[in-house]
Amino acid sequence: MTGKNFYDKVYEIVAAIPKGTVMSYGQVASWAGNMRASRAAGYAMLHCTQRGMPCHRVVYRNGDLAHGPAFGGEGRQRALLEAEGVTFTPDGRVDMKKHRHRRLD
DNA sequence: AACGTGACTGCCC
DNA sequence: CGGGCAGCCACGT
Repeated sequence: MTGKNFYDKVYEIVAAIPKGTVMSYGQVASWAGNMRASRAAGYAMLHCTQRGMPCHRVVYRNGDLAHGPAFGGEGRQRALLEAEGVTFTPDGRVDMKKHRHRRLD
């Protein structure tokens, strides 16, 4: 059942993201099958909260976090990541250079 | 089956 | 360096 729909696959990938590590929507989409499905990946994250999934580990390609009150608070995601040991840049972005999840890179 | 919307990304100007 | 445009995927109506 792990590899059925792109949507479910994304959940498996997100759930497999190591603590203190982050992934970009495009990266997740790439693992799921198509990097161009970055939008669909983000769409899946939209429902991940109700699934109790660490969707906060998914950020933009540039390390920036989601726009607006997507997590119930603009600083919510950042706080969760910092609590996991993720470092942020003065710009308020995740240090992708150190925390970007790598596997098939 | 079709249209519109959305937590995206890359390329162009 | 910053802003704008187009493309791709999945879901709901």
